Amino acid sequence: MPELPEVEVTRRGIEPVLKNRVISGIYTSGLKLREPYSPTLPQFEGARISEVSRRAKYILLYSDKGTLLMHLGMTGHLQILKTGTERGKHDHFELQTPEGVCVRLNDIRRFGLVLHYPPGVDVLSCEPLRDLGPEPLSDSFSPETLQLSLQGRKVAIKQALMDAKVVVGVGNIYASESLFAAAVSPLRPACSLSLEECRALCRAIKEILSLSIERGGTTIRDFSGADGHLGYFVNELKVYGHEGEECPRCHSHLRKIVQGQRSTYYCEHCQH
DNA sequence: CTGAGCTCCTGGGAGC
DNA sequence: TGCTCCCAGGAGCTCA
Repeated sequence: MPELPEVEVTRRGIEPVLKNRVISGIYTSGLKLREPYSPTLPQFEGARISEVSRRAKYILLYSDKGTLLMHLGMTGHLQILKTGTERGKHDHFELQTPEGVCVRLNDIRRFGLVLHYPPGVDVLSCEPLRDLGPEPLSDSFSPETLQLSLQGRKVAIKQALMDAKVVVGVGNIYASESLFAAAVSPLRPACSLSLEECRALCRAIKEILSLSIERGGTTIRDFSGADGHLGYFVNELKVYGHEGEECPRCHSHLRKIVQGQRSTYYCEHCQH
């Protein structure tokens, strides 16, 4: 469930306890996540983590014993705990360090993912990272590149924004929020957006994601930052979850519709 | 290639 | 109280 801000907040949370530390133990619950754990995962034991990184919604741990890729799926979150803290039903994966600390993955729906890549493998050119679009907060995501990637696409802009080939890290919540901020209707065919509208949308995405990271991520139900603190961005959501309430901009009523089996919230009156 | 629909999985809440 | 149904923030797959 976590979107990019939640993942980035999590990355920042675990970085201090993992960077330049050694992995002294690995635990898995035995239940498979979205895919089975890599057969080479045990090789990661003894690894010294050199970098705690992120690409899209994937957290990457680089080390001398290869790279570990983690995805939180829809309900996953990482916690920093004292090693030996009693595990609950949905605690499925854990990395332990000699300092007596562990980073634990709790994932109710098990849509998460943990993969290991042996040393020498360039993770960024492997599945599932290989074909990802630009990072929303980087310069490679601009009004021009956005418009280019929407060219010829008749699908609704809301669904296009959630396509990782267009831009990564924009999930269901931030798709609605950024379209509202840009005053663009979620129903518009993606290819119909003008450069001016792409400019507004691009700016909205960057602003909203940055602000959300600053505030510690959004909390709907499942997310809490790696240090256990809840995110505060939920208070900043203008339209998501506000069906029937007053539009903060034009005071008309906000609507909820379904696009591609996912809820979209918007204002019919001021998003065109 | 695009887009629509389905799938993995569990739990919470609504409604009867 | 207990049942059934619907819904949930991701993302990869198949099929037309």
